[in-house]
Amino acid sequence: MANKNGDHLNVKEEPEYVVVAESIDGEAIELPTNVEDNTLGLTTLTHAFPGATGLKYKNPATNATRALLLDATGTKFYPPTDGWAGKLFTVICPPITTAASDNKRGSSRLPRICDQNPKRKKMMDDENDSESDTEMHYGSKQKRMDAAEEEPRCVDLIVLGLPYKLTEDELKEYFEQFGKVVLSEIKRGTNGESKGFGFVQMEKYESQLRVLAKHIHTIGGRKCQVKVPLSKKPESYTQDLATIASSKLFIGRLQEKTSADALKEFFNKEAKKIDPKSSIIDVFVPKPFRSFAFITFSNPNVVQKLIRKGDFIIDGASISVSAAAPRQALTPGYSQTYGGAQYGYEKGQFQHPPASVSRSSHQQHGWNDSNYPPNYPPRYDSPFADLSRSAGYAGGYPSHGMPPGGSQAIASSLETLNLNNMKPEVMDAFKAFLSVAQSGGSSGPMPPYGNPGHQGQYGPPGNDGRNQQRPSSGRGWRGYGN
DNA sequence: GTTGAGCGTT
Repeated sequence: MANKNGDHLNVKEEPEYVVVAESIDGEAIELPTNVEDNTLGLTTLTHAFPGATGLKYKNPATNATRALLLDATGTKFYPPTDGWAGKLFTVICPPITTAASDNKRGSSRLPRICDQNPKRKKMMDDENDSESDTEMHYGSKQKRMDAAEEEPRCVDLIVLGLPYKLTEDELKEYFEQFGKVVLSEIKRGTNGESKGFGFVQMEKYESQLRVLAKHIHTIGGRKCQVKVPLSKKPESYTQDLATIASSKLFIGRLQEKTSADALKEFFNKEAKKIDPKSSIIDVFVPKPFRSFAFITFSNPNVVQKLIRKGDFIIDGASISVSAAAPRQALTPGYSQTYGGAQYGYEKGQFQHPPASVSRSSHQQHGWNDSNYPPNYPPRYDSPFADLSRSAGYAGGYPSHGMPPGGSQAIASSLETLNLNNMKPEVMDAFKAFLSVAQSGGSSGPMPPYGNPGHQGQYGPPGNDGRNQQRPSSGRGWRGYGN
């Protein structure tokens, strides 16, 4: 399958076309399949339907809606067993904002925030050539009001470790699997050569969350890091991290027979009971099975409420739910730069509120003001409990949460554990427990159905088989790459 | 001409 430059692939006919619409009564668009394997590329889909994460169609036999399976890399859809033809597919989008649900036309996507960047503006104009300016302004000014406060801004995200040959279009194409991209830029020297890093900005905040929730991105065959740049105010970073962290639910006492799909379905319902417009961003079930899982929700308040509800019965057994630990404990760049007093972190927003606050009065607060939902102390039925006792991490966290110095303490205890030749599965559990937002092998946008598995393997380079490069041999990340 | 931790001629 290696099509380098000249493709001496076998003779190919025309691609098949898949009829896709945003909804059953929406405008249908024909999307070409990949001729080599008759799959439909996710990027092909997201080009036409930004933000789409899945495809579904009505199965006449059962009269139910059936979803399509993504391949293991999460980049393309397999055709239904009886083929693409004769079906109308509709897109699956994560129902985050209310604004997304009431657009009649395919893409009344609202331009986010202020765009002083000419590059970005140009890009958006290019993308939205079917939309008039008036429409865009109308949309953004009028009906945005209420949703505006719910949807935080997106920031430019720095992408480190890009292949030098990667183009901005390719960069953009990669990130489109997470949602619409409004900025794609590669930094170059005066000679025009890439410096190996660049910036992207997602249009929707949830897309940004998805991007940031994935710890390692394989772009053009290289493992890249995506972060909020240091040049941004620390708050923006902490907010993202805190959002992700407190949006993540730790599931304990999980049964092996409970599938990730079942988990997702179950908690999706629970989440909607609390907040109808919330959704699940990611489900992480370690493989091999280790009795726990993580679920990332779109709304941290949902997580708080779920924790308060206590345990749940699923598949006939009680599972435990609790807050997961913040991620920055395991993010080296983070703890080094922001971990200490350098940025006055103590008085920053990530500091946990006093016990009184954390116990009573955060229900009245929206998530977006400076009042963060508290991170509850870890529960000791989690994998962390075993380690905190058996491996010499003294004492666990203070009752009010993780102290600023906690990162280093944990990091160093992690080092110790490494040196002590800890049992790998325990080690994994420890890492998993700590690294909340680190989805590990989580493959980008949550495949609606059929989790491609989280082995920490990062699939073959490139989405479409382009950009075939060496899979970046000996380059690992400090700490916990895989 | 090479390279591989980092932080942006908006």
